[in-house]
Amino acid sequence: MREYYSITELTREFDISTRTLRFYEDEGLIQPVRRGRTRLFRPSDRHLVRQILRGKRLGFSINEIREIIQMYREPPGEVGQLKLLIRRITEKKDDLRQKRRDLEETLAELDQAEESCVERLVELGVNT
Amino acid sequence: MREYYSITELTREFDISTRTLRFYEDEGLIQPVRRGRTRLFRPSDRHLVRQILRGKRLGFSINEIREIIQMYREPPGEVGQLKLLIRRITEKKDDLRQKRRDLEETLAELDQAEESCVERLVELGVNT
DNA sequence: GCTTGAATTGACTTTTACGTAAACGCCGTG
DNA sequence: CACGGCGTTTACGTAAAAGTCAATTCAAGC
Repeated sequence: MREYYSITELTREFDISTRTLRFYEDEGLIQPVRRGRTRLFRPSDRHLVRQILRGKRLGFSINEIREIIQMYREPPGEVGQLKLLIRRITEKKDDLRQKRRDLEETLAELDQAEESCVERLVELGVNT
Repeated sequence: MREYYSITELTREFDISTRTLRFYEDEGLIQPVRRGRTRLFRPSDRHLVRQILRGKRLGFSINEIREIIQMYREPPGEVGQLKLLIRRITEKKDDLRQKRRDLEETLAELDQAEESCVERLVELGVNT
């Protein structure tokens, strides 16, 4: 496991810009350490970036991603906070399950559309 | 099956604003018919709205949603166009499958986070 | 010591997806 | 007929998520 990654290494690995990484830092999503002024990204930062991009692909906003990331952190010590966190996690899970339903439905409709196309091709006598 | 829905009926049903529906019309996603100047939404428009909102929940942009919607239409008559459409559909499906992987991973991590919370509660001697 | 290339910061710009406000049309009711 | 309610258009505004540009800084290599 590498100790540090440079900002350009991560931009290449994830195909994002330096501006994006700095933006995520400004937003408090990642906190790379500094050597002088240059940012050093640890494996944990790298993993966070991975999670952020995953969240983005799923259509979550930066704020929602921030919330999700906080859920992965060490659970709090106080009972009330713990219960609150569990409620939040449950909500996010429900959210994701809704997305999963949406996804399956969309996939099914696309399958149908594809099949119509193939049928149409067969009608036209095209060797598939 | 109702013949027409008014704009406010749809805003209530889908919990969106009239502005949003007009915006979708401006963007060419729906084409409600008119009686005078008032819009009349047919069941097909209503179904499109449903698909649009599903797409939004999955994080697709308006442009992407427009593309997807066009895929549901009658397949074109020309072979080249048909093959192109099939390629596009395949791409979207790949896209959705990526989202599904993202979704499952995020769900798994949330499950883990939840479990940590529950464990912590047990440590604190809380009766779950 | 000078150049070169990678990083940094800060300011300004852009795109998307609507929100909001103004100003008006149409129609049924008391 | 005045009104309230629903609908319309036009125009401007805005928040989020970066992109872009300019001015600097810094370290490395020759």
